[in-house]
Amino acid sequence: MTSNSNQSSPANQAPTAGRPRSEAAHRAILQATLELLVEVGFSSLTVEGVAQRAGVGKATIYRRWPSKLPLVIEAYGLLPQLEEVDTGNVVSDLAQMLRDYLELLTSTPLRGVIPSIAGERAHNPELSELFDPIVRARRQPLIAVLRRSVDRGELPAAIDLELAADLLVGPITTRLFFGSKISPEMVEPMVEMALWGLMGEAPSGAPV
Amino acid sequence: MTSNSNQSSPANQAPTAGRPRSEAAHRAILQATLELLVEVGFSSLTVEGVAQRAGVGKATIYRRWPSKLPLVIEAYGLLPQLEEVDTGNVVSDLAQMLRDYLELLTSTPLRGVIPSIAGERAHNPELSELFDPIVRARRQPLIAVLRRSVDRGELPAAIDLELAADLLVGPITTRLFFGSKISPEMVEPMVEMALWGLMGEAPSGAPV
Amino acid sequence: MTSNSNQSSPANQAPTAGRPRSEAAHRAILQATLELLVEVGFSSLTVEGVAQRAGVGKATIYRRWPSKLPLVIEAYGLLPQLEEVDTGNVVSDLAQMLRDYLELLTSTPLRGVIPSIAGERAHNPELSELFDPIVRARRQPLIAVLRRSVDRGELPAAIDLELAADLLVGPITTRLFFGSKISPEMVEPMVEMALWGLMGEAPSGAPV
Amino acid sequence: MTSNSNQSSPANQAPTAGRPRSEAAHRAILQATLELLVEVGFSSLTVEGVAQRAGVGKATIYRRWPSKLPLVIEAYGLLPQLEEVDTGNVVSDLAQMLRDYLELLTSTPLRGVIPSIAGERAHNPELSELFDPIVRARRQPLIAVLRRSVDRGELPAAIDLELAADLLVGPITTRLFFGSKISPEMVEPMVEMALWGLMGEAPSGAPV
DNA sequence: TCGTAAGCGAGACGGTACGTCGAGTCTTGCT
DNA sequence: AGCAAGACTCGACGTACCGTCTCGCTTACGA
Repeated sequence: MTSNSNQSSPANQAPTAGRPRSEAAHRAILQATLELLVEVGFSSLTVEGVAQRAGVGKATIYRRWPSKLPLVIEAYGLLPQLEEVDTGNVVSDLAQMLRDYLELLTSTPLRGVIPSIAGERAHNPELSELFDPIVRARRQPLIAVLRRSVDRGELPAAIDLELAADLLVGPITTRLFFGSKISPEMVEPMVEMALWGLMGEAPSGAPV
Repeated sequence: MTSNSNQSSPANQAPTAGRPRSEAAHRAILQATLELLVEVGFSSLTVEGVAQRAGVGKATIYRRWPSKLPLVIEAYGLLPQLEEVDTGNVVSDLAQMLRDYLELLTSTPLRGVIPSIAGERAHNPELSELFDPIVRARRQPLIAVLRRSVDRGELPAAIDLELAADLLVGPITTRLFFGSKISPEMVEPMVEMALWGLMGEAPSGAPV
Repeated sequence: MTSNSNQSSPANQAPTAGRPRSEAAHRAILQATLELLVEVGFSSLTVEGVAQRAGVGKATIYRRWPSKLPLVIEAYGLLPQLEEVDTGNVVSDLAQMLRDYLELLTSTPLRGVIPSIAGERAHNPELSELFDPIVRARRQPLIAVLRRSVDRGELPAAIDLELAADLLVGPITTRLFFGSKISPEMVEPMVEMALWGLMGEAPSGAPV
Repeated sequence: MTSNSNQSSPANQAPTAGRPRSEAAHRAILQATLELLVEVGFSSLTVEGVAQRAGVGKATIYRRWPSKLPLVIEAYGLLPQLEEVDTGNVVSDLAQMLRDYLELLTSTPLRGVIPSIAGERAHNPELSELFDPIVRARRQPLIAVLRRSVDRGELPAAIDLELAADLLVGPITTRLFFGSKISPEMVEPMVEMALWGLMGEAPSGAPV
């Protein structure tokens, strides 16, 4: 489902003349990129280092990606997605998924990579075009679970699913990025609160 | 109240021998840093550029800050804080404050600076020690408003104020950093939802 | 005939992989070095300036020479040599050659470069290994003329040719470096005196 | 007898107001300069290093000498002079003096300092004015010996004493600076040859 | 005796060059 | 064509000194 139409994909291009691009090199580059992200972090990642680790010439990298950012984004896109969980209870489904997400981020330097990319995104529209679809794709499982819950009648039909996803993910992400304490046990109460908020009646009527 | 005990502060040190550090240079450097953050963004910010813009030698910068990150963080700390609003209604208070926050971030490249710093923070514990207190300080006005609201009985006394702040700020921040649509009009409904969630009774009982 | 086995030579190395070093850059660097030596002198010569003048990156210079001194020495080695003169009369041959040498040195800042290198030589054995062969090579024509003169029977066979060369060159060099008056017309009398000294019989017997 | 009228002299100036310059500092600076010349050589000598070694502020140095060169020259001028020797025999007098000179230079990095200064001299007329008198003064003892020898009738009255001194000193200096072998035993034969050359009759008549 | 003028050690100042590193491009010979 | 290798230009890095400029202090002289 990830976009295959950019220049970095080795497959299904025009029936090119000459030697075809090496898929092995392609994979080695992405693999090396992920390893180095884990080892040295985004801002210390160098294309030179990736080339060396992958046993590849720098030109072979630049032939596929125009700079290190799209490379990192593509590598990021290869990481495991959230897996949809269906226990019949929306709260525990979402909680389980978000705990997995939290686990993935805290156990790797992705915690640092994602905000770094976000930082660049703000100055670089082309980057947004690469990065944003991946971000959106990554939340699809969450949205699917919410939609299913709406279909079951657990949640009101009127809710904005995108907004709901942000309500769930936002506080966790924020805590992760800015160093507040966040642990798996905190996820379920946060899910409950978010859902409670989503179910609230016209708020001007009630809580205030 | 922000920490003044680090090496970059020109004040209240021992009555040192030698020519004292120039406060004018200090200010010029921070000013130039902010300007360049706005103009070129964090990752294109160079110490050389800051020195040139500030009319200062590079050594004068390195004498105060060991690298560009602490410099950027200190400059970031100088930006205007959220101003506490008190209209008597917690929803509109919070909404107003968060709209101001949103406005500040969307109108400047701080949108990019903050996640960039967050990205570095993850690899650099010393950086955390500089950055985290600033982040914490910046949310104090929000927490103060929430506390006041608890005192007034608008919100239950049992709520975790820090968590509440994240519930309010997290979704907005996330949207900002990852490119989802976010506009001032969306703030108030989000505040209402967050507060509704905070007021929810034992959620396992109700919403699911 | 000058040594080509050091790292700076672009030629006759192993059939290395990768892009070969640019001979054009090599020449441009040496050319720029000579020009700047003439214009600003040795101690004001900067690698940065050479790079700029040669239209070359600094790394391209440092890839070939570890510092400015070996570079200057190699550039110095490219300057025109003394040309052997053969008029049949050893005095006028030597006088002509030394006048040429004098002319070369007084008309360029080599007058300053040579003692500067000599000054560094004293602290730096590796430098000696680069510099001394060039100095030795440069006096070969002089020695050849002296040897020819010995062969002709003009000079006694027992004389030490190296010492003879120093007797001829030393006084001129010294005057040049330390600012005493020295003009082309003074060369021939000095040659005559030196040769007269070389022909002297056991000196303890006569002049004292 | 050396000039005392330059700015570096702490004595006999106008009846100045204010605190007089410290002679102790003056001496400490020159002493530190000589030590560092011996330890690190001319081109690695820094004013900063001299100030530190002398326990003196940089300004105290710059108040006396406009740059490191005049400082080095003045320090050089403090070194022991050739001492006139009078054994009654001009050859052994000169040989002894030159052996002493050789000893002084080979046992210290002055071997490097002198050509370094000479190298700068070529680009810097003001430097010449400081340096040349010292060079001239240093050869006076040699010239005095030669003059005495002329008075005694050992040498012809017509000889140019300055030239004679160069004939004696030049070859030794040259060998020292350019790395040829030179040892104390070689001095006496060189003196003999030089004197023999000086006594030679019209050379075009004899040696050729 | 006291002020004032200059010197003092210390160290920050704006600069310039250092030698290194990485970016992104180009050029070998080989596949 | 693509490939690994490695040179290329460019420009920033962080350091070291340059020569100048405050600091807060002596230290002498002349009023």
